Amino acid sequence: MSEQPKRTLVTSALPYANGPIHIGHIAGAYLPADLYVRYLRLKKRDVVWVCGSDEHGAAITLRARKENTTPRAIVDQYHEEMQAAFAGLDIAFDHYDRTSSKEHHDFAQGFFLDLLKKGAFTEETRQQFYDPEEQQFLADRYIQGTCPKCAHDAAYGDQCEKCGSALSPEDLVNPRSTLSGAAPEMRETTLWYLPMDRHERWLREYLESGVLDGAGHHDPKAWKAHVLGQCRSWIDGGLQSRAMTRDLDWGVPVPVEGAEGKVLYVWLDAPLGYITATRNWAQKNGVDWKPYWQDKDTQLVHFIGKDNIVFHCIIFPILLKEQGDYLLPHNVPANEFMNLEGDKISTSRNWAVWAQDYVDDFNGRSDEMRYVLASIMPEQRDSEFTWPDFQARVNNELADVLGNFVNRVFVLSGKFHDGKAPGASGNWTAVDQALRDLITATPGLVGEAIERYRFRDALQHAMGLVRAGNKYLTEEEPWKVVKTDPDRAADILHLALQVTANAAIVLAPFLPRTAARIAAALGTSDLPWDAAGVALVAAGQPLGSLPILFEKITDEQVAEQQGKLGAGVEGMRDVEPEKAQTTFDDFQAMDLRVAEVLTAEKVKGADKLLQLTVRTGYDERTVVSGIAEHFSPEEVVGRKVMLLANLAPRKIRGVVSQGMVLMASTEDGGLRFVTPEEGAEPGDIIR
RNA sequence: GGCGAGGUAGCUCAGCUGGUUAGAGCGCAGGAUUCAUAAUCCUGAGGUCGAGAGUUCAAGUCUCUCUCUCGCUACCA
Repeated sequence: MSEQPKRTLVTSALPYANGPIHIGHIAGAYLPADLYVRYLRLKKRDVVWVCGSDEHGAAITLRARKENTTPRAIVDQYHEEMQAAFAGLDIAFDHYDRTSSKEHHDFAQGFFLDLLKKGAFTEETRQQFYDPEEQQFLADRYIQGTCPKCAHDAAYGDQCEKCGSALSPEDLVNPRSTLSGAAPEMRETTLWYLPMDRHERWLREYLESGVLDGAGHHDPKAWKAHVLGQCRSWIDGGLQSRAMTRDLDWGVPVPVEGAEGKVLYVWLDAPLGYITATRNWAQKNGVDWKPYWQDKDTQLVHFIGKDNIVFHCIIFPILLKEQGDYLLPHNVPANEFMNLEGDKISTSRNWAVWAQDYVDDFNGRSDEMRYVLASIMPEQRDSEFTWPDFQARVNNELADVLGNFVNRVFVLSGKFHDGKAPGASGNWTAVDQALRDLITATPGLVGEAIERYRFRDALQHAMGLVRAGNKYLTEEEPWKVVKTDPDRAADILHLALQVTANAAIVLAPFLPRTAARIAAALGTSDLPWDAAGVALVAAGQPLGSLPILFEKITDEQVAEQQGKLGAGVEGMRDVEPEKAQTTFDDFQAMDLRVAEVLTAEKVKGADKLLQLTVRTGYDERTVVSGIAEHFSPEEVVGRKVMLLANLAPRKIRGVVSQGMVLMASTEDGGLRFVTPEEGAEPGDIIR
């Protein structure tokens, strides 16, 4: 890639249309892209930024079923809501698309067929049970039937829990679907896999050296350490084949004869959405989309969160290279995660600041949130958002430093120069010249940082100009000088106005609304980045009125926002749907007992496992339990527990487990023992 | 358990290929000032750079061990 690409295509991770957007999303993949793109637009570069809703997948169908609605209704809802939230924070995509569109389906299918023709996939065909009522293939555990060995009538497709036999679904006598209860049919199914191990060699070269097809492609040093580290980790660990299709009914249908009920897996579906979105953008604007994805002089940049690195740096590049017509990413400046008030953001616990809530509660104050998120963006490591910090940054930096500076300049101009920009004598002092130099240098400093994806740095540089302006006014004291030397006072204010106008330019990506208001009041609206300089505000320019730019955030507002965190989750839990109906006989088949833990120790080589010895009242036995991350061995010794005693023995990490200790898994991902009331003794039967 | 990324002033974070007294913003203390949203400006106090060992004339910056956090991954009947 040359120093200056002819054009740039920017993408932001497609948000999953299964829930609203929160500030973690914004800070991760949308705000940085927005800053980058706004800057490039001001630089008058050729840039297109696309995004869209990721609308397919099992989570959406499951949710639809649970809420007794359709997948279409769910994605329609979130497609609208997410766009409103983005707009409220002035996240300004060139085009926001969706993967459920006809155009995307057509394109993704064509892409799949291209890959198929080129032999990019391996096919694996096998017999699998199919539920004719639910019209879908059934995973092994969704099939029950009679065990061929012990005649237990509720054996699962992978194992009989009574006699412990490992089974295949087709071994079952009288199989039935646990989804509908219907008798499943045997159908042949073909899955397409992407054998990624074939691609290790060139991938390594592409990632480590920035070399693709023997030619320099990008500068690997420009990539973030954690991005390259994670890719290296994957490649070193050996790349596995990944299924590129799924037996589902909500997605892009696999365009192959006999592949009914199959869709493209999200690994293939979602990233192709970037291309579809670009095509739709181009059509809307009457231009050719191809250069943006196919011309060697185009730079491709993916903005994502760290959970998406492998996806964008390994799998998608493999697909693109196999197909052959498309560019591979030149950088993937993934951000880390943003925590919230001491805890990680959690949708299910409502531990989040929802973008739409912020927009509703702080009407018209999107710049404040943009500023704070840009200040604490998790560029190199996880960062943390707190409301008191939000308050401090808005009050001490935006209001006191920026807002007050602009206000000082306007008030001084109004008082001493009749609301018009004073002209300059041209007799600059050393102090003046230093400030003029800073004005000249700042756009370059900010721009360079942005181009290196160092947005916090960039913001610091931009604010540095404003700080210098405050210092200049305080030290030059034009309100005093005006009494003795009006011409000198005019020079000072003239320069202060230039600072203000330049600040409006370099802050424009971060604070688009505020920058526009300042520029409008100075008569310097819509200037490109490169117009920045020491003579923006002409002598005699009437200065518009400018109200207070930033209101302070009150302690009450902070408390109110903090009070919202985690609220309202009771009674509306995001629970798993209830399982299919069972029978009393099935329940009777389980032997539940009170037991007491006698000893406990960690299983070596496993983080989550404890090896327990339990007393059942009639024997002592070993049970392996996946609770080590939640309980230390000392904590569990002596406890009375609920034991599934007649569970088939199974070897786990080399230890034979004879039974299962039952636990309640809590909403926050924790575990709790199900402890019998005082008086229950080991061996007591639970029924 | 394996792999990756981190652990730097009270807080949020920078510190590139090892090199003079370790930085920024905010907060804090003292001072200046009043054009301005009790705003601004100056000065200062704060850090054994997670712990320990090693390489080097010289180490947040390289090596090893340990520890904690986050992520991916295996085990979780």
